[in-house]
Amino acid sequence: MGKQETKSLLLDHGVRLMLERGYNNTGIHDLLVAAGVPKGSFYHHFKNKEDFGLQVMGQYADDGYAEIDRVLGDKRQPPLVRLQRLFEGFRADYERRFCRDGCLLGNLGQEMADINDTFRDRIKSHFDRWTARIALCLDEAVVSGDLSADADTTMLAGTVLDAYEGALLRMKVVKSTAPVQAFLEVYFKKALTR
Amino acid sequence: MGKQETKSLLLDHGVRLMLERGYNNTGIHDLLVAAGVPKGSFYHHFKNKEDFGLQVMGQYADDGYAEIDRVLGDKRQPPLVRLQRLFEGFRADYERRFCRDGCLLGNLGQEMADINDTFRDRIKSHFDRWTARIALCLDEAVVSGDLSADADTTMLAGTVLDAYEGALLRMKVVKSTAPVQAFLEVYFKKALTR
DNA sequence: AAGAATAAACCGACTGGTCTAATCTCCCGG
DNA sequence: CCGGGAGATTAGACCAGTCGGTTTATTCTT
Repeated sequence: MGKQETKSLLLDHGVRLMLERGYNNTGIHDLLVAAGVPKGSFYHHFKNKEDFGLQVMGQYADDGYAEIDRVLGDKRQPPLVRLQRLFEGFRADYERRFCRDGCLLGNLGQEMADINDTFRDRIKSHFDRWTARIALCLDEAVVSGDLSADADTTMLAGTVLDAYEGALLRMKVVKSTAPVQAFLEVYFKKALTR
Repeated sequence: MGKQETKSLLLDHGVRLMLERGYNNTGIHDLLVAAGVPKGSFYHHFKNKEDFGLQVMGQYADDGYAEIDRVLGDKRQPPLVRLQRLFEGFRADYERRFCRDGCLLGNLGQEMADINDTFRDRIKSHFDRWTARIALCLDEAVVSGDLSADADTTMLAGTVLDAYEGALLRMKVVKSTAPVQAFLEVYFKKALTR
């Protein structure tokens, strides 16, 4: 096993397991069995479970940001169309994965915000990065005239992400992406218009 | 201790603890210490932890429905005003409680939907009851002309609750009710208009 | 007297975390 | 071109604490 392979193997399985079961309900033993890695390696690469959880979250957040940036950066489309396609892409992903898991940041926010300030601060930062990127896209929509000039794009970007996260929650419960579809309807035909 | 006092004592503390820590992370021992009840009583009143969790959820959902019905049933106000006041009331509650906990149904939905079908089905039912009551209020708004006649009130009611749940998630993370405020802005000035 | 309710010791399974030893990797002087 | 040493990495037995749950005995209530 190469130098950093074991660590990224653990992180990848960590993302998967923590998406399925959350932080507290993901045992280190299960993770090690899934990744085929002995316990000594885990505590060599990570200080403790919390350190591991934070790094798992960091990797997920970075990947998410990259995807957001990729779709919203496609200047061939009008800004609001890009934004809509971003969420439509996510919806298609969840459809393929049988409406499981939801968003790791949302899940861990729900689970950890009240009981672990380190997690809370970190989740807040990641969400802030995501919303800031969305707000940038909404700013473009203001410039292009698709949104009115006095639109509070920062506030709007926050509610877009929040409404999406809420839709993901219901998606998990009803085992259908219809709630995400409904979110798209309401936002792109009503809330995000002049 | 009277006949049913112990049971409702356990349920009340159960709501509080499960709001704070979720289902899996709430130990029966902690619950018993908090309620000052010995373990024998617990397993006398409840079949097992899952049975207890489902009853805790049921009590929370019933209380929630009662509050929704109380506020939305106040016919002295226009329907959309009632709906807005409902969420403003919730926001004020959370403000008082330092933005902790969020909604038990949302929390347990996030935590349990993918790993326990009994919980999932039950949560779905409770959410359905809540949205149905909200949809009824939106129907009144259609009749009164505040919403257009072709509005899909069932779909809309779902997104209202989802967006609210998403706002609660962010509220926990940023420790401010600003996300709930933003949700109110977007919905009652934009999404829920003709 | 009888059933409801309380009381707590006890159980096996599992948790995150520690510890020591073995092994691997790679740079260094000869 | 080689051999050896040092640090990185792997390996897994082990530990104390906690988990949900069971059991048996006792005490209320009527």
